Amino acid sequence: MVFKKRLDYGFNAFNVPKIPRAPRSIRRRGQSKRTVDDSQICAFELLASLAGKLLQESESSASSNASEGHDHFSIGKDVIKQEIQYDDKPMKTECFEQGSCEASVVASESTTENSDNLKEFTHAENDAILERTLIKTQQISGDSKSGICKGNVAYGNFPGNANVNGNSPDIGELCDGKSENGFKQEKDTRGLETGALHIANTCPSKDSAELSMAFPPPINSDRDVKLPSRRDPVPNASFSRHRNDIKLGSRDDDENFSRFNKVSNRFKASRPPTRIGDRRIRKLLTSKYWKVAPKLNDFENSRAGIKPLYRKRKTCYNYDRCQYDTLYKRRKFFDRSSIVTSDGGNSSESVSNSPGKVLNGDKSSSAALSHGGCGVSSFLTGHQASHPSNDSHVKFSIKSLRIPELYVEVPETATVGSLKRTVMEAVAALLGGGIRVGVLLQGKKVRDDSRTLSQTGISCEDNLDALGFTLEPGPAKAPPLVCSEEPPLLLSCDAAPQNLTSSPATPAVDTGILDPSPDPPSLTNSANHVDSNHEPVSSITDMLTDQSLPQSRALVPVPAMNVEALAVVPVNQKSRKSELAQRRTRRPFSVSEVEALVQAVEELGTGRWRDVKLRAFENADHRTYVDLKDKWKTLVHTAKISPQQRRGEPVPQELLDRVLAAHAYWSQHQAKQQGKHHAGTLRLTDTQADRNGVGAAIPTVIM
DNA sequence: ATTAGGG
DNA sequence: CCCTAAT
Repeated sequence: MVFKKRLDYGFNAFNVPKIPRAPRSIRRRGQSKRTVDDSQICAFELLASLAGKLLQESESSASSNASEGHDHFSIGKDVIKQEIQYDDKPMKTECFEQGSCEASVVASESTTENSDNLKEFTHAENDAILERTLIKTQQISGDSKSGICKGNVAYGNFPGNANVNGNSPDIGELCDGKSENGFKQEKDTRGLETGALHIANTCPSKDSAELSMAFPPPINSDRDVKLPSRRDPVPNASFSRHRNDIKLGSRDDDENFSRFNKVSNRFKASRPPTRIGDRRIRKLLTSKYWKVAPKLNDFENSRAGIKPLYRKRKTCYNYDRCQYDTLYKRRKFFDRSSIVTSDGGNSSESVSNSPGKVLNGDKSSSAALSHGGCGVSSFLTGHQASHPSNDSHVKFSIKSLRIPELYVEVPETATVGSLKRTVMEAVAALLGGGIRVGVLLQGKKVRDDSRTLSQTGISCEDNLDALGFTLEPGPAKAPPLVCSEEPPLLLSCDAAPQNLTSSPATPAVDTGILDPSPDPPSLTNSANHVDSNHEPVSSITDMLTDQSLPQSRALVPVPAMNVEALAVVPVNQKSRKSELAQRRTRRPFSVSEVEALVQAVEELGTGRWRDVKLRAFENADHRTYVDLKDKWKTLVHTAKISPQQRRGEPVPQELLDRVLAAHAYWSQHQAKQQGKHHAGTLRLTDTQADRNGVGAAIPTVIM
């Protein structure tokens, strides 16, 4: 469901016209940007869900080759069911933000994309589709992707699939059964006669069957041709409500072709640097041209965690799951066995208040997947609940899990459609081997499954940020861990560790940089302390490999295939080291720094951060003018709120008063009196001062 | 490279 | 703090 909707957006992305930006002052956060983001996310998530589906299917096949038949059928059912249920309840709640979800869903369903990518995604439930997809990819890619194919074919177990029971998929049957059931049910539920019917006819059953049959062996070349043909059926027109779908429909293969080239170029360009300029790459990937890539990127990076405090505290949006907040662009690099990257490592993204229902244990994971629950890997949703005094259960949400990075390379001549499939394959390959969930605490892998959370040290004290989950290749298991008991994670956790920053919250990251010393008094001299920023890019070589590797055929598929033309490879190997780009370590401003900042701003005014930086933080290499600006921003905010609401190292009220005064002053004098403030410029008047009770803050500017 | 804002 | 857009 959810993802269907997203899907729309995702594809839509291609269409989204770039909207000229209005002047900053005017522009609202929503518009263009948001659109794009959403789309990216959506697509991404879609992929994820697909993968999940695939996985399920795979699992079944893998587990028992002997069995035949109905499994898929059943699977399909289950999936659908879940979906439905999902719809009934939470859905509404969650989605209202974007308009009716239902509408969107319907739309997606009814719409047939020429290449049926859309359909594929839309009905991720249809495992058959997945197969089809894979196959197609092969064909398209031209290069014998048989390797890939196989890889994909390999099924594995996915942790959370309660619904799925191992069975071998009879492909043909599978398809039919699925499509029928799936669609029908949906139809009933939502009353999409049209859409459903249409789809049913148009799609999967036949093709999928064929495809699936072909599966093992290379593939039938005709498929490609087929793709285009599908376009006709697109009934878009009829459904006015589907805003995105239509666009989607038209998009795909050909239209994008040209674009694709562009994209690919870019992509390629970025590639070499991949290991190096994380940032750069990110940018490239994010570029408008490359819609798909970004998603991928997001996926990989699904910044598992750490958007920590800030986010946590921010209220969660109800639609949260459906939203972009999911979209953390962070470049994370993983190894086949996921690595614990420093800071980002943690994924317990945040505790959200989201209305969401709380899914428990394995159930949740499976559910999430089947729903396509928004997330890359799987998002377990829940929310921090009040801590029952006794048991101290904690409900928290995992917005994302870290997963191995996937590397994708596609020839420029490939079509977007093939690209999509390629990505799909990559994901499938990853999941196909079966994945496990790893638990990270403070960046370290927790292996002892028998220990309790408290024993392990997972508690409030540790701060949620220290808790993370990863997806790792290997025998699936462990998902349940998610909701086990745990001391209540209090919101307070957020605030708590100021000092902890330096502490091992994120080991990897912190490594090199401890600069606990709150601060040297003299800002100017700060050089002394802060020093080395070298982010501990320490080789986080595989910490993971250890366990599951043996069996994990997780990556198996990859190695098999030719990396050349169309290859999706879970990146790992050498390059990782440099790739670990992480968020800068957090370095709370010390009082002295704040003071210096205030002082500088009083003199220079806001809007001249460069100068401020030079004046007061020249030696503090880790403080960029942006940081200063941000700090000022927060200071102003802090000064406005009640002391009780403030967190972290308390800033002397006196300073805050000055902040307010200066802020007010410079706000008025918007006229940028450049350098010099006329004599005594900064005469902060009483106004604010008294308000704060403190004696008039009289920050006169000294010049 | 800076600035300004939103996330 | 990060990310982006606009300068």
